[in-house]
Amino acid sequence: MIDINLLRADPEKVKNILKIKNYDLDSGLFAEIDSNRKTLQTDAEDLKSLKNKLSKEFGELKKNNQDTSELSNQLDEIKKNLLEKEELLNKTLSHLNDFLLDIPNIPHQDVEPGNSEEDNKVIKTFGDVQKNDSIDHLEITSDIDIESAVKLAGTRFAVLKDDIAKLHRALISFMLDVAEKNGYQERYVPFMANSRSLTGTGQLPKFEEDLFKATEDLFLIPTAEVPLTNLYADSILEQGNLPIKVTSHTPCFRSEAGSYGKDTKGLIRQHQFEKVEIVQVVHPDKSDSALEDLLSNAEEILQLLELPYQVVQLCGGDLGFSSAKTYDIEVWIPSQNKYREISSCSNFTDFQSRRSKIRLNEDGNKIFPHTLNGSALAVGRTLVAIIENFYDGKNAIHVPKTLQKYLNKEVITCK
RNA sequence: GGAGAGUUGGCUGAGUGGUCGAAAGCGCCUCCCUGCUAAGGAGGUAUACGGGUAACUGUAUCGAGGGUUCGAAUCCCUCACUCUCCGCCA
Repeated sequence: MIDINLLRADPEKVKNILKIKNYDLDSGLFAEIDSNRKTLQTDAEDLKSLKNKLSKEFGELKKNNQDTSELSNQLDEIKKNLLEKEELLNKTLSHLNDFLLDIPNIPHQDVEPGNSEEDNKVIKTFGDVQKNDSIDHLEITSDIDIESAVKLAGTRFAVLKDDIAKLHRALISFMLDVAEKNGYQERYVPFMANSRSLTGTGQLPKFEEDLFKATEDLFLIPTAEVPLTNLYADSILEQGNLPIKVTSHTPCFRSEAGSYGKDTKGLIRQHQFEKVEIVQVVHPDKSDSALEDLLSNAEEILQLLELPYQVVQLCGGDLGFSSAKTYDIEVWIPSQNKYREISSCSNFTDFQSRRSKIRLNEDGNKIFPHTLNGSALAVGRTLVAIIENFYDGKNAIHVPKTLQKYLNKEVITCK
């Protein structure tokens, strides 16, 4: 949620900034709704005020056994008017709210224009990539069993077996350990969330079709960002408690609506995948440096795993709805001969804290802290990267050194 | 799933139709007295939103939503959550 006062003060400026995100703000409509709201609200409150006053007088008259019929008529009239006003006001307020919930976050000043991922800027590369005709992870090992998963649930699921399942589990432990070493406190959280939480972090109301809905008002989480960030919803944090740094490993569920035909083969794009997420809540002055910190925390995992990657900064057009600034980390996938996203690290500034009502007590003033999060990392894609980057071309996958102690193995033999 | 009890400000806790945004106590803040502490005295102390340059002012909020009423923390309905017991279950 962007600051409504900013919109009131300088709508044209906001409109211009949001163009970089390809969002066309209807500033005229906003002015109209807001001015309607103002008139209706003052009118309604004046009527209520009058009603309260007259009701008191009514009580006095009753107490003294005096005639109340005149007042009674007057009050009837006021109530009728009030009912009409309130109905209009509620409509206007919900219209205004819908309007505000639809507006994306304002991009950070560092964000450059651009339309799509083609325009993202590579700001760093790490490691050497192998450019040969590698076979993909499904061909390397038969321990990724898609057929069984189709039987159980359908496409975009997988069953992992034996050493591959263990490698998958080892990665989760390893990632959590790195996060803990970097100061993140581990949390175990619900894998379902209500609409209140999902609205807070920005998935709802606009992106409901991307989610799996379980029952009325309960959705499977698309990322641990939702529970971790909403841990602090509706609360007032003390300065001494910042920065908050928390982490959690959760499965993530995504409907992948609209991605038919994309990445249909293998583990790259699944309805269910594991991820270790890191989240920070920081003072507004600190979020720029916190994003760099968070990014380096995610990068560290790839470095320890000796996986080649690049970091890109997203251009305005590719930036997510809630984000002010995002770095994607892309890992080298030999079979595709390109880098693929394995982590997304974002600064949401005060966008989520406004929606979730996360506040910070700064010397008695309640301000909105900044929230950030990043994947560290997406486990399924890390698994793919390891299988493909460390495949010896024959029948073995070399386990990266740091992982060996988690797996008690140096080599995984392909079946 | 069944039965019962409960949900009031930072906390404890009173309040069954108007004088209640809410007693009292604790905590916290300011001042006074004392001054080594401790004790004592006076006052203040919720949040959100709106209007106003401001002083100030209006509205809403006693778990949530609806209803009855001129008027609801208080009466009625629905729901959520917490606790106890029973059932079921990992």
